[in-house]
Amino acid sequence: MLLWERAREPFSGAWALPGGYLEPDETLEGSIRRHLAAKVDVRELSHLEQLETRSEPDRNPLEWQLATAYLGLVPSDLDPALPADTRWYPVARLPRMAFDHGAIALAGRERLRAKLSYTNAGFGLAPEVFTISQLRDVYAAALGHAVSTTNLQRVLLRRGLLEQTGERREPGPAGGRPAALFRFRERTLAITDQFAVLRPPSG
Amino acid sequence: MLLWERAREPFSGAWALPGGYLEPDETLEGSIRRHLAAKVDVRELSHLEQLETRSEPDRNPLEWQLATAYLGLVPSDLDPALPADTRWYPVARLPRMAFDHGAIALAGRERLRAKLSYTNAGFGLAPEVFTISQLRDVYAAALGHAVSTTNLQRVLLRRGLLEQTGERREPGPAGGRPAALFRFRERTLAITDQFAVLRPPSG
DNA sequence: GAGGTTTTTGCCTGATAGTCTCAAACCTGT
DNA sequence: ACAGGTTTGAGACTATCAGGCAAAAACCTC
Repeated sequence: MLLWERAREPFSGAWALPGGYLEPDETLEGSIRRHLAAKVDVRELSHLEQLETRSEPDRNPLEWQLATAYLGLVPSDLDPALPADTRWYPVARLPRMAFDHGAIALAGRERLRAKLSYTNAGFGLAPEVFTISQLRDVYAAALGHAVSTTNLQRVLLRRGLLEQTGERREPGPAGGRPAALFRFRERTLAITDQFAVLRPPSG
Repeated sequence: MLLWERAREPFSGAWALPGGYLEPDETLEGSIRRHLAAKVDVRELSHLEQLETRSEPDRNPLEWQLATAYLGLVPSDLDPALPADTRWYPVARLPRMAFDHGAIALAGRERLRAKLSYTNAGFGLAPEVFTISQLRDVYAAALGHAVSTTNLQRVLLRRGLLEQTGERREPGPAGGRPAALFRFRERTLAITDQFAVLRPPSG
């Protein structure tokens, strides 16, 4: 998770989610993209979706302020130029955060965790092409628990989310079978879980 | 879905979602509850959750306006006193609506449809006690397709969402076996689908 | 060529949703 | 009392899917 360290009160020195004020006649999504591009040079989000709007009067001690949070994904191989007060945190070990950003961060982590299971959200985190093992590591980092390579491949292939590029990756120094390279077939979010309960009768 | 007919421009005469302006230092959720109580005498929502915040500059032709939509549920046997310009619409046949309320209504319907499958959201729509057949009708209305009584009962019972009251309902004029009465064990939203994919390995 | 490493495939198990059928429990009319 | 109709409830069966295990495949170094 990309966080930056606040330099001004309130919560000076605490870590906060990147963002900023909404300009007149600006879309919330446009505002998020503008602030990300300006502050941390993140220009290419592979996915962006709205999370929640928070309105508790005491969420900012200085003034009444509403905030709409978004969940944005970037590929794991993207490494944008970051200013000194900005850094990546693993989602499993987030620092104490300013305002209610801790709660927002948890909500975002949970949303991502859920969508990795029933959508093709993985395309937002994976590089353009990847091996199943690489993809397993990305999923494991986002989910916070170990992921079975076998199971991951079988689930994603059966759902038709992946396609082989035909290429193979060179094996590492320790040898091993060269891994086939895959890519996500679609790069926009789609629900893929066939197993919704209480679905309409077949007849 | 509870809609009211606008009397003022813009969209005078069109149907709109109930709501209104946010007061200073007011919570979004508090504002929703206040407007519902004042306008349409709906005081007891069995469930209320935030849907989405819309910010398109042209969503209101008169002024730049943000709107945060909520999804609220009331039991199917609740029949609040409604003013003349307000009425219930079946979610399968919604009228053309003011602003972007049509899109919001679709999002709410879809959210409810999904949550009926993987949560206990049914408690928000069902009466306090009910027969499985009654519950099936409520689910069918919300989902927009037929629902199998057998399957509904088995799924909800296996998940431990329902408990029997011990009472039975008197059979109707046509006879028939008297139905057992059930209630939802919990009346707060909880995720109940045991079937999340890519779950942690058992070992 | 032997032994080690990584990837890929196949087989098996368990859990769950959906369908179908029949039994249970009530009614009315003869 | 009993036959026939109606609604509810329970069991058996099937299909699908996720997860675990193990063997095969394809590379490496020594």
